[in-house]
Amino acid sequence: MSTSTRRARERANTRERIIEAALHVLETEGVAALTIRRIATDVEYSAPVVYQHFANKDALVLELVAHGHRLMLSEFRRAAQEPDTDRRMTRIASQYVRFAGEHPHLFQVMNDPMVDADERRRVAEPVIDVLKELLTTWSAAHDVVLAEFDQACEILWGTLYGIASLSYLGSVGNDRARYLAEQALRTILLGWRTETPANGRPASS
Amino acid sequence: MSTSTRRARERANTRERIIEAALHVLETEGVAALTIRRIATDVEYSAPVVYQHFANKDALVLELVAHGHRLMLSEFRRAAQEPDTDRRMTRIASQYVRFAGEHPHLFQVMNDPMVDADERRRVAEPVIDVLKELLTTWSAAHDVVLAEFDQACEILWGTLYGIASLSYLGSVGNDRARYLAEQALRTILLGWRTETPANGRPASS
DNA sequence: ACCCCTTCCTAACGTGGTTAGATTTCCTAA
DNA sequence: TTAGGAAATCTAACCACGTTAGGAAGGGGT
Repeated sequence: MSTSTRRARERANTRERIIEAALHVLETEGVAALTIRRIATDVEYSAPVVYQHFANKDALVLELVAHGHRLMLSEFRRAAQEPDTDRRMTRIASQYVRFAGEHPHLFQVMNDPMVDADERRRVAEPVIDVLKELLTTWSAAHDVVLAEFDQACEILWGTLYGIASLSYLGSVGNDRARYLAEQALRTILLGWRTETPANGRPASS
Repeated sequence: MSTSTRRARERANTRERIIEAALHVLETEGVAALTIRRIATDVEYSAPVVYQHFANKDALVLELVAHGHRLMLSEFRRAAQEPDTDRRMTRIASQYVRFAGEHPHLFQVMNDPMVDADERRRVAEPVIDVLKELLTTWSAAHDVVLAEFDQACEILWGTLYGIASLSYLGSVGNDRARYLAEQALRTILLGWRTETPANGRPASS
């Protein structure tokens, strides 16, 4: 009996090693170097072995995308410890852009249109949930009632992604992009506060 | 003498046909179908002929990217005819996202990290210039002095790109993304106006 | 000792970008 | 009119990729 569990353990282990090798290649050499044969070589196996652990390359890449989102999530949680509600929001913005700068190739596959849209949305969900949570506490702290909460989240998320992309697409440096993201977030939040003069209905026309 | 000019004309003509064929394949079947052999077949040539007109595939794709930006530019100019300065800004936002929705594959290559960053910036410049122009007239119309004009533009550009990406990455539908872009723009512009109470210094701390 | 299942490898297929070399086409100049 | 040569074009091939087929090897259970 124990042999089968050991084999399962070994299987899981090599699977993990494949993911780690793939991640290492991706982060250090970019998406162009991320080939099945290269990964197989790095884990000292032949190429077909990879297909015993992943249905195809996309499945493996999806694993990297999921890893990337877990990593981003953990950094978000760290940034979310900031007590001040306003600074907390800008720190999230800054952190998001920093992530894109520190893990450009990972960020690239995390937002690659080639990976299945549903899967991408699924693995990104926890990260977005943090953003939702933060926005909730922020709006509560400022007595702001967002008429369309989900819409506000999507705007925030899209804005962060866009400005981070400015950096990783080479339009601006990462430091500047981080600053831009903070400013953009500040401006948007300011807008939402002033849209709510005293009552709870933001201007929507 | 006229034969050489005719040959040059024919050369330019097939070059143009190649670009058109490539564009057609890209728009109708997506980036995965955009192969040299496929394009060559469509223009009724063999594959190597393409290399007499373009150094490599990237050079051809860059031409498509340039075309895409020219197309976007023309649509921007049309949207910029709106007389009302505020509505003009939101229309640009809406138009940008609509473009991404109507030309998803073109939009994709226009923002593909694989194409050279400098070239991409270069061909995108005229479009951004329109945005700059519009923002200039907007701020003049509202007596708003942006302390960091370029920064404001980059924020706008990044925001639009991010929200358009929300659509073409499949997070939200295009109609909704268009609405989000309008709202985001409105909010940001509102923020910039309220950041400038009467004097010309926006809050920067 | 035999068998079978899992694991692994080599070899191959099809498709992609790209290049070399031969072949055809067509102008030019004797 | 024809011989020479340059331009244009094709076929065949190269290499790398994702992926699959088929067989060898190894160890566990009967």
